[in-house]
Amino acid sequence: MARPSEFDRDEAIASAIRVFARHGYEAASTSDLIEGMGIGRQSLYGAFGDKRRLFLEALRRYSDGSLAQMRQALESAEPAAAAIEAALLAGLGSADDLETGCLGVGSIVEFSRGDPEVNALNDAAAALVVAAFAARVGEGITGGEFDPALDPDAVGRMLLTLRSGLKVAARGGAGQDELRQAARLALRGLAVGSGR
Amino acid sequence: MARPSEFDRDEAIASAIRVFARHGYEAASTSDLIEGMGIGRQSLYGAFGDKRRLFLEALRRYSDGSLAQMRQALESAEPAAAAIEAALLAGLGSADDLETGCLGVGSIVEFSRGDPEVNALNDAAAALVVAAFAARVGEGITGGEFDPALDPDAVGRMLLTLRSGLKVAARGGAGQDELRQAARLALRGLAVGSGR
DNA sequence: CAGGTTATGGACCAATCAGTCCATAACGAG
DNA sequence: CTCGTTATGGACTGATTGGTCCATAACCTG
Repeated sequence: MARPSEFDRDEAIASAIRVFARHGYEAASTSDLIEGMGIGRQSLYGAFGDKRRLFLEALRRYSDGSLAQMRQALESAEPAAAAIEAALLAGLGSADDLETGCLGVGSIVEFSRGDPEVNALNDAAAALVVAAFAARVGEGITGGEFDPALDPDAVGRMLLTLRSGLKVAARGGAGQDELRQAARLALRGLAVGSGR
Repeated sequence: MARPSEFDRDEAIASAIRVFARHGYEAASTSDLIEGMGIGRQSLYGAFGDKRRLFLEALRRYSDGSLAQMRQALESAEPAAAAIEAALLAGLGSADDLETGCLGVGSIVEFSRGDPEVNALNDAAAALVVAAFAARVGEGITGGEFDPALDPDAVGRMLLTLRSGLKVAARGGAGQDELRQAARLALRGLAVGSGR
């Protein structure tokens, strides 16, 4: 019983993710967003309320997608080491990514711990990523591939940290081969027989 | 034969580093800088030319200091693994760092490859860090501590990536214990007998 | 077709941005 | 002490910021 939206909300958020990932929150002007999302100024404020609200929704959506991407990589590949390597590199190193970037890492670097709502989103996303990594590490241990002395949860946190580093490296121009080599070197210590 | 500056240039740059590290380049307003550096507006423009120039000088200074800090850690500690761990964690995880942050990682995340002068500074700094790591890795190999099959340069790049990840984690609120544990797990693969 | 409701776009707003101007103050050289 | 030079701070600038207002357009229900 009213005029319907002319734009698709999901597509608009996907575009907003690109704009925010490229410029960061502060440096992405509302005009950049309007242009990038292909909607009018009033539509943006009507549909999303606020630049900040839009960012929070974009960050949530981005984290969901990123997690799904990693879970898929973790499930599909056969040896645990290969699965984890694939998950670490999921969505990194393409030419597009140099243009875009990671909203999660970007928001951590930009806001540190200064924004409670950003904190909550990032903490929740981090916990899920760590859990997904830890589960696969646990499988690798029971499968005899990884050192049983490892603490899967601690390894999961290490892998999240490593992934952040890989994202920074990718944003800084590193190619996929370089990223893969770094990931493999950092993963060597998981194998059975590599105990300290 | 004229009126001398009332402020110390080095101290002013050190303050600028703090301001830029906390807010990023774009979000650090000239007023933030003036206030943080404790100098007048005209003095800032007179002495440093430009917000951008000031940032480039701050970035260069920060990279120098960070490299020196890591080199010191690499030289002092005795076993190579301990030295590298110390270098990875140098200057991270204190309460202050949550407030400040890393200008290098910050500029990479904020500018990606978009600013040629920032690129040049970061590329040069990265090369020096990688070389410092690689040298210590080489010593670790000849000393029988690390696997001789390792490529020191590749390991150096991995360590730089890892350090970026640790910086992001620290900025996101991780404590020193957590960072140390992650570093140790990623370093396990360097030890002799951990070959794939 | 008519009426209520919502979406849209362009004009508009105060606030802030980076950067400049200028009158004044503080110094060293003569 | 005086003069030339440079540093300083406050007022100021045009441009841009995030956000609002309002008249109009487009739709669904009756």
